[in-house]
Amino acid sequence: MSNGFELPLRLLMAFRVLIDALHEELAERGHPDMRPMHGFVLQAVARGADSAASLGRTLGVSKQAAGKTVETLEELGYVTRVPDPADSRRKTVVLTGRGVDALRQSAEVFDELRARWAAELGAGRLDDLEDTLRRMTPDDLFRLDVPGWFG
Amino acid sequence: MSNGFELPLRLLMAFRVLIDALHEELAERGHPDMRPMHGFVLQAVARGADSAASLGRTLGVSKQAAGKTVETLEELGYVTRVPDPADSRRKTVVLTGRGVDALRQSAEVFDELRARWAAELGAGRLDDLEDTLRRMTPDDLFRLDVPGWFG
DNA sequence: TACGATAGACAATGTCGTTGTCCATATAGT
DNA sequence: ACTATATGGACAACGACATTGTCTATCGTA
Repeated sequence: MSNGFELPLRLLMAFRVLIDALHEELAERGHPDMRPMHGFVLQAVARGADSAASLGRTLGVSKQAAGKTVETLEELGYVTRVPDPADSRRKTVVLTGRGVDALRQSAEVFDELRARWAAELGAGRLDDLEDTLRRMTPDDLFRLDVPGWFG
Repeated sequence: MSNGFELPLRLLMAFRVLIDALHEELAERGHPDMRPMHGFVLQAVARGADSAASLGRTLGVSKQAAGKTVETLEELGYVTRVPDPADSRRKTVVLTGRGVDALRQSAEVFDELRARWAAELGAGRLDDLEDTLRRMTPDDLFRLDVPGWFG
């Protein structure tokens, strides 16, 4: 078979392995309704995209779509919207305690998963993997415009 | 920042880098309307999922959804449906010349991209990357149930 | 003060997935 | 051979989630 096919598929599968493991763990830690996309959105909020409009820009979707996503996350208890006293048009999106917990747990699980890979591969090989990937990908790690990209 | 976050994001970004480059190239080679998902479907067809129902099983979606996807691909000229003489319920999905060409071009571009990575990284590092990914992912490379997984 | 840009809500629409139903046809059990 | 069950595909209704367009309120600035 052609060799070139394998690399992208393996990259995607490795990503899936990690994300599936993450959400399996998160479900057992009190976040069974977290979806892969929610993590991206919470990350974006935590990193300063604190309104529907700026969230839309960060995620690469329309502000309407971002607004609905926020609504969903609000119903799940991960964020709230509070009026901005400095700008009465805006409603600032704020992580709830549950939202902060979800992010903290995600970070913990990712660290554990990384440790598992280190144990499996050896720390050197894992570092090599990350170095190699760093060399072949843009520096800006948080391009979160993933939703909808695959289509 | 937590290190664990980086690995999955880099894996996804590396995948995106390759897929974006692929489709940029495909667009210039006569396949501007190919979408990332189409490649997966054509692959599945080429690998024996030659009916709407079996395609649905391979892709992890309902047979109705698979049927609609086939319809789209048919409109784009990548596949046709011919009645199965051995089973008059079935309509066999067949790659058209254009579909075969899309797959062949994809393979070529992937090979070129891999060669580019080899030139950038050195062949040894690229082999290491693939070896490492192989160790951390399931053997069954063609789990094509990607559509809808992210949600 | 007036004007252009921005935030967010609302509505209509499109795409793509789902489930449910239906019919024709294969296949297996008696 | 006959009947029961399973399968393939079409059609319809629906839901999730994105889009664009429009509207109002508000902000920042010339």
